[in-house]
Amino acid sequence: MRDGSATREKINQAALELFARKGVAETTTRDIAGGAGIAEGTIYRHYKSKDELVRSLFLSLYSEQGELLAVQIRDESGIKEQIAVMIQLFCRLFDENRPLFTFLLLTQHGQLERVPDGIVTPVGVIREAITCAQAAGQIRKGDPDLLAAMVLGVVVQPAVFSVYGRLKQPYQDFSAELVQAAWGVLGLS
Amino acid sequence: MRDGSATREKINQAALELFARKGVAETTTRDIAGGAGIAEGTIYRHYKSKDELVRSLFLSLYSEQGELLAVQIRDESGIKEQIAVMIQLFCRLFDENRPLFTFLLLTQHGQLERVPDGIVTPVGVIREAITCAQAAGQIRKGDPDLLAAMVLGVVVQPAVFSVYGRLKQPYQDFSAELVQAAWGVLGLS
DNA sequence: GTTATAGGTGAGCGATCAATCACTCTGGAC
DNA sequence: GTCCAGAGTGATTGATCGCTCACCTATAAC
Repeated sequence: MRDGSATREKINQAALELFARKGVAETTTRDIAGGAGIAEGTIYRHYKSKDELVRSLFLSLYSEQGELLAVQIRDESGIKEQIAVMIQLFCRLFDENRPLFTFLLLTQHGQLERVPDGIVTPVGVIREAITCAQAAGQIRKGDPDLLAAMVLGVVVQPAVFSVYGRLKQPYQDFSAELVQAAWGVLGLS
Repeated sequence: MRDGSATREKINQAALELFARKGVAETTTRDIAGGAGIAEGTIYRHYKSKDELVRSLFLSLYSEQGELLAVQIRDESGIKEQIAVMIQLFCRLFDENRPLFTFLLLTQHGQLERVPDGIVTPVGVIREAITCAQAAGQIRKGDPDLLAAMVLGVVVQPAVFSVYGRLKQPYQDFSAELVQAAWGVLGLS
């Protein structure tokens, strides 16, 4: 039997690029098929519906990012280093694969509410690191969900503005300042 | 002549509520007409197209929020107080009109790139306050666009998570912590 | 009273799009 | 050599949706 996984990957790549550039609603299944160089019907050999394609893409990419972060900070013990490492990784990945993050940013609304339990998410990883640091007395008390959301916000909102051309310098130039600000959120110098 | 502004307002309200709840693409002009209690054709007496309705709604609400912030901080001289006042105002408004902010959050992608010059935006107001504070030597140097984006992120990302039920406490409970974190971003104690 | 104008109506049109399905092709199993 | 199943195809379809337009109504100007 021929292996269909290469075709599935072509669909994913084309969909990601188109979703990021035109938006999900504005991208038709014909567009995706055209971009992937396959027939429209083939999409439905791999996904039940367009909606399932979107959700599957979101979940796999979202959890993939979470796992990358988790692996990266595993060997760091201090929260300061963990934050710094995560932000540097994010900056690098954002620069290397802009469509991926644009897609995640613009589909988080509508997908965020149906993230199943047991998935490693970027916020979840940050939250865990913060909880550990609190237990070790490294940072002040406070709702870890809120602290994680704020740290994420410091990193993500500039990325959004960067995507829509409202920052003059490239995003990765700001790496050091983002780390500094994230520390500030947690009350670290 | 009869005045159509009341009808226009009904359209705006119904559209806002539906857009926030179902998303823009998933809301049909039929839905909007039904929600507003008017005929579908009436929408087109007030807006050239659905797209124009979305853009007009976004721009008027976005600049309205910007102007509210601008007025509120006009009499505050220190950046610490300005940040605190802005965040407290945001918390209150967010609580009072959740659909408004949900709508702004989920339409910023796709609308942000076509905000005309000369509009007072929330980021713009924060940016101005930061620039003044830098000139007065109250906070450290750094790209004011980046600093403003980070401050906004600290406030907005928790709001997103709040909307999608990923925070356990009501958003406005976090007002004090948000202020603290925003100060931290700017290097204030 | 006549005319003009703006606001409101809703059946219907044209276009679009997600999804289907009958069919073909390919390559291993036997 | 035959059979089978998974992979791929693309014309077709049914439904939906944005938008129009011929028509109606209410008010204002004269």
